Amino acid sequence: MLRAETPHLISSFFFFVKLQMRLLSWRKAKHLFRIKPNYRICTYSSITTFSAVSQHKITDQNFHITRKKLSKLLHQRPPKSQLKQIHAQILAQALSSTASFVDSLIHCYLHIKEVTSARFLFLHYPLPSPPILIWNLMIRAYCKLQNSSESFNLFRQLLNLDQPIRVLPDEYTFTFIVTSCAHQRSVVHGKIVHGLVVRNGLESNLYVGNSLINMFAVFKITDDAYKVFDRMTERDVFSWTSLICGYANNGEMYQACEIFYKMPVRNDVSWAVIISGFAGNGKYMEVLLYLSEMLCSHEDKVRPNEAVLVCALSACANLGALEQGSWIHAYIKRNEIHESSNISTALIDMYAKCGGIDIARLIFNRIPRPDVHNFTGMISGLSYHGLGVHALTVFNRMLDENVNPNEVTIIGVLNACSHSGLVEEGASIFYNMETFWGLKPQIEHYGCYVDLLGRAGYLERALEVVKSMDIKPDIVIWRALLSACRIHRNIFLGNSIIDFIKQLHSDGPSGSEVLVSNLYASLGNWEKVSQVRKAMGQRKTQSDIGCSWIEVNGVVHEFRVADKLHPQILEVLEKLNELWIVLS
DNA sequence: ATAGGGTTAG
Repeated sequence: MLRAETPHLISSFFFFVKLQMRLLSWRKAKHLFRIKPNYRICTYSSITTFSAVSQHKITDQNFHITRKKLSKLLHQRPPKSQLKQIHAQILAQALSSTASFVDSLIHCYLHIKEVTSARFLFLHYPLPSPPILIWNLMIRAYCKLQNSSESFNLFRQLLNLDQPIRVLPDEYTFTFIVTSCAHQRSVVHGKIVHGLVVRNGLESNLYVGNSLINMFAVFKITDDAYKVFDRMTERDVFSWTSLICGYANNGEMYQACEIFYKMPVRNDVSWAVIISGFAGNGKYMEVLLYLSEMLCSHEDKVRPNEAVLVCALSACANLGALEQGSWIHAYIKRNEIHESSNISTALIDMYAKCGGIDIARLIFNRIPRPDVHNFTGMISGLSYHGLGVHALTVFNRMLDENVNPNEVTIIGVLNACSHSGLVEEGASIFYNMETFWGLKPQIEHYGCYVDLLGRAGYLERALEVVKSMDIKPDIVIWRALLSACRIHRNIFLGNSIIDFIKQLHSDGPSGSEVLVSNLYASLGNWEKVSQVRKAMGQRKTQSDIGCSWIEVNGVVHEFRVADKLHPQILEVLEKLNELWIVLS
């Protein structure tokens, strides 16, 4: 190790390296750097030092910085380039065996999210075991990565430390590890950790308790979440909100509301949780109801945040509530709320689903650099409106701008092709999605592709695709195939598909009977229709009756299959006939 | 010589 007492020697050495660099090759300079006698630092550190010195031109004048100055600099959480220089200084002054400097370095590396560098320092910690604080910092870093189970490994290592260097986990450790269980959705780990928490008497700790409630909320184990909540001596807005989230995730909206009104203080996240709970459970009217209650609430001084607005817009999209949707849009503009990517995507989706495709395009065109979600929203919106060519144009623009499509984008594009008869375009996208964008076709993509082929009349080709699938076909696929047979009046293929379905599912997937009966009906085979319908009635597998609705001038109009209840049904049917004549 | 680290929605 270099000695700290010999700074002049080090600085002249570094100067020499720099000179070598200028005169000779980088490799030679590096070599020189490594073979310097007394300099016994591992390769990694020497390269770090070397690159710090060569890239950031630490001059001879400021080369030696006092310990005090170094620790002060580290305290300020410096940016990457500066941190590398400080790290170089610490190595050069042989301070890397001083625990407090390593601690600060780990802190700083984690601050700039360089987990590997922090992990390296952690592995070569100067003491037999780092203190619990440093363990906690590392565990938290992996916990934040969400997709890594490395925090479990660290926690296991911590528990396995032998007696003389034993470090005990504290409330911070458990907070992070419980959160990791929630992120990893590992119920098994969660239950074990919960046991450890109880054994360490930390269940009633505010932070540990809150993370436990959150974990059980993610697992949808509302009983356990409530038990933890009930046993806590101190509760805050997180405890209440996480509990509500558990009930909402589990579809228990009644209990969620009860707790919501009981909680002493509600913040914007509490409102977001209850509102997104309604949205997730398909209760769109309640979403709008709670939004208006939130806006009127004088008790809680809260404004709807991005999550609330996105949920409300999605509710409007699902209800076809154009008026309420535009009101929310106006609210966003009036309050100068930042039109984030999520908000603009939600607006595009809402306007597209409520029939305002032109406004959707206007919003899309105003986005300076649209991201995947913006593009996907626009493409799907155009596809519902049968504007397949426009959707493909937007898709091509997306590719030109080097924005990579995701699975949902491809579904939108395939639907667009399907509704516009663009068979070859759709086929080439479907067959290349894995090679071009690394997206493995999912059952939804097969559904779209089969629908595309079927609608265009390539019935045999569609059936071949279904037979070649490595995923088990679902009801959506069969529906696409059967409705294609119906459109193209192909009774022969329809029958063979029905046979095929019967082979795969002994009782037939629920809902497929409706399609079978529709197929027979369209071919005038009423005897078969009544047979199928009778079988359906006997097995009581009658599926929910299809229902659609749209809002016109603030009134919601609802329609069901074979509707006779709507007050203007005669006018509606007349218009429908008119359209049929125009189309055929 | 000592401090330093924390949980919620989409």
